[in-house]
Formats: sequence, structure tokens, C-alpha cells
Amino acid sequence: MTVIDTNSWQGVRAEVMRRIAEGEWRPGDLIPGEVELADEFGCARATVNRALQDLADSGLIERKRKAGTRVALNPVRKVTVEVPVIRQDVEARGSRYSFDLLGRREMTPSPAIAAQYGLRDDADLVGLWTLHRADGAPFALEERWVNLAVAPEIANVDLEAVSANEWLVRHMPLSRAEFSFSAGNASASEARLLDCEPGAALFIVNRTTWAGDAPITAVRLAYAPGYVMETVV
Amino acid sequence: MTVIDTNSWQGVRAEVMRRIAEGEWRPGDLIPGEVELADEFGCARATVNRALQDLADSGLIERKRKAGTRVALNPVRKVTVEVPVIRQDVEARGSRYSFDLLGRREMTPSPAIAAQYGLRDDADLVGLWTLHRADGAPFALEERWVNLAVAPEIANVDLEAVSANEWLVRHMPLSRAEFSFSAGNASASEARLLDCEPGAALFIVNRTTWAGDAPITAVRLAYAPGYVMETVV
DNA sequence: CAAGATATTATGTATAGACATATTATCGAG
DNA sequence: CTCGATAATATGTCTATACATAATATCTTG
Repeated sequence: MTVIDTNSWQGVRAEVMRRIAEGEWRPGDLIPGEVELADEFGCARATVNRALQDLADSGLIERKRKAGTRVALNPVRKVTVEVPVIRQDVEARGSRYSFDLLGRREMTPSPAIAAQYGLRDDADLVGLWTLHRADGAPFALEERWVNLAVAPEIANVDLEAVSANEWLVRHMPLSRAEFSFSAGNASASEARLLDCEPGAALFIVNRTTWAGDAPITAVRLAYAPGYVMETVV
Repeated sequence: MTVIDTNSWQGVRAEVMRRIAEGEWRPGDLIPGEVELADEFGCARATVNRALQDLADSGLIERKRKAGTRVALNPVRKVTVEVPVIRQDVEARGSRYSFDLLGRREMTPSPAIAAQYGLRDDADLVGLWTLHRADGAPFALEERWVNLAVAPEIANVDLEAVSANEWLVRHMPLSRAEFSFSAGNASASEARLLDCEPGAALFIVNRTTWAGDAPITAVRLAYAPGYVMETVV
């Protein structure tokens, strides 16, 4: 049996969570201050602080200087989702991963893409289309744009051997990424590639990655029907 | 101008992030130990530790005792998504929120629902169907099951006045929640209620909330076409 | 009474020192 | 050479203390 003592910060966190879970402290309530809790738990204030900061990070409580700490009114707001690299996602589901590089094209951005990523319309881009497979069956369809101005070396990489994603991850510095999640109907070509009906609802993830001010790569992933992204809080 | 000094933990974090972003430390690299960094930055080891722990939480670096700290090979994995309460989501988009309670029904769970949530098939449930609106237009369709064994008082609440979600948040303790995100095609009735074509791709969020071992409520939200959930890392 | 200055207070952060723990590296026995 | 014990080491955590900072409460003054 695992005993969690309240003089470890995890122990303090567990005890505070218990009191919230059991309704002892209810949403909106002000809870005792750090010194008082430290005294009660027989630990240092820093230990209580560590525990409460962690709970504040996860959105269960809200803290304000001088005003104190209170149980959040909307406890479940921040959800941490693991956005897996596709290979790991596939392998975690117990399947064998493979991919097909469907196409590759060097070009200047269309006006729409240039506007979306703040590129000059004479920028050099590589467009890559990849089908990811799990045990040979279509898993997700990837459309990717790589900014050659930032990652010129990728022009010489054999992308049949190593996926563009893995190459970029290992060779490019990285500072910021934007994600969006949405749903879309499968186009005729998507349906053909993903082996589903045209119009089927696809889970779609868009990701743009930046190095400083310059976008490195923009990816659109369309998952085969049935894909579910899960998480626990 | 904001000056971040490297004897604050945010400053240390910023400097470490900069070195990673600029490729000084590349994915997979082992970075200097805490004592060495503390010495270089002129701060205490605890300060460096705080900074590095934060970066490890966000998935940018990976730390192991004795082995040291290295830049993560897959830097963008953990993404924190704000899952907004619908009312706030609507209001944040500058629209006026309203909702219609479409239906309400007390019943014992169907075998499918009982199995999904580990309920006895003689459990008392309330099913609630709600249409959330933004400026009067359909925004999201909610199907909710509330476990009366855990929240018996809700039977007497006027759910036309306050949404079930808000009532539950304010009155029920809470310990754990499971989220899933997926895509689905609009059924005929969903299409009618959400004012879209049948078969349109809908973004779907499922959430089950537990108090201890007992499920409190299970919600399925189907957002009107065009909904996008966004986040920045 | 209103507006602005000032005091109060709970959280936020930094520090030095100590000990705990996981993991790796090394060494010795068979 | 292999296996198991042992040492070495980087991170993990706790403590006591001090000071910083944001937000509120109070007091002062016009």
C-alpha cells in the first residue's frame, strides 16, 4: 500500500484534492492560507506552496495575492492533451507503423497560404503529402508545407526513408506552435486514400510551428474515421 | 522594456528556451547540470531546478536522475487546451449566449450506457437535451446524463433558468474527468437542430465526470459546423 | 464623501543547506 | 565474461528564512 504523507508536496496536494472532491471545500470557497495549512500538515510553507501551485496550474483552484486561494468555480477547464507523433500513436495502439510519401512539390505559396502564414509570395516552399498507415491500413493523411528559407537542407533529404516530421524535429530549433482541432467532411480524394466514404467525418488537426518569427512548417492531419483523441484530468 | 534576469526562475527558463530555440542545444542533446547552470547564471540551484521542472512539464526537455537533462526529441507533445464552459466560449467570441432545454427524461440506463459508465441497470438517470445558441444561432447540441444517485437534488432544479452544467459545477464535488475529442456526421435530427446539412462533419466532445467511483454526469457535445478548438504552445 | 496615499496581508520567489532517490558506472567474485 | 554488489552522481524534495509583489483595507486629506 502506498502511504502519502502530508509532509510531501504530493501528499499535501492529495489531501487538498480529497477535501475538494469530498465537498469539504466547495467551488467558490476560500480555503485556509498557506501558513495555516503548513501548520496543520506539519510541513514548511514552501511545501504547501508547491502543492497549491500545482493545483492552480491544473485549474482546480485559483490563487490571488492577498485575496487568498479558492476552489475554482469551473474546475475542469484546462485539459492537457498528448498530441502524439503519429508513429508513436500508431505503435501505442499496438499496430505496426508505415507511411507512403504520396507526393512532393516545390513551389511558391498560393495567396491563401501566403496570407495564412505571413509569407512573401515569392517564398520557396516544399509541399509534402503523406499517408500514414497502421498495420497497412490508412490511419491519417498528412499535408505539409515546409519553409525552405528556414530549412533549406530538407531539399536534399530522402523523405522516403525518414518522415519529414522526424527530420524536422531532430534538425530544426523550435520556439512556438499553434494547434487547432476541428472536424471536416472527407473529399473524394481523401475518401479514396483513407478508404472511407466521401463525406465521412474526419478529425482534423492543424499545426503550425515557428522558429522565432519565421514559420518552419504547417501541417494538416486528417485522421481516418473512428479516430478519437482522449485524455484524463 | 521588460528585462528578464537569469536569477529569476522565469529568466532561467527563458534563457534555456532561447538556447533550444536557436539551436545552441539541439534535440537529444544533454544540457549542463543544475549546479553548473546555477553557477553560470549566478543563482541558486533551486532556481534552476524550478525552471527546468517547468520546461519538463511542458515537454520541452526530459530529465532523469543521474542521467541528466536533455532536450526532448519530440518537443511538441503535451498541449494544454482550454475546454471552455459553453457560455464563456460563446461570450468570448463576442456573441450573446442563450440555451433551449429541448427535453428531459428520467429513466434507467440502456445496456449500452450502463456498460459505458459502469452503472447498474436499475440506476436512476436524468437525460437532458439542450441546444446552446450564440446570438440566437445554433452553436452546440448537448446530450447529458446525470446520475440521480449522486445528485438527487437536481430533480428539483429549474433547468430552464440555470443550465445543468452550471448547477452541477457549483453543487457537486468532483474528482476526475475523462475527455475525448472526435468527429462525427450529423444525423438527421442533429442537422435539423444545428441548422446544417445531414452528414455535415461535427466536432464532438465527450466528457464524463466522476466523484470518487461514481459517475456524476456524462456529456456529449456536438458543435455546429465550423467550430474550431485552438491552442498555442 | 471622494480621492489618493499608506498600511496590511497572502501569495510569489530566492537562498543555502541537507538529505532522498533513481539510475548509471564500476568493481569484484565466481 | 557475466552477474551481483557497491559507489558515484544528477535530479528530487524539504526546511527555515528573507524579501518581493499584488491586491485589498484603511486612513488621511481636501
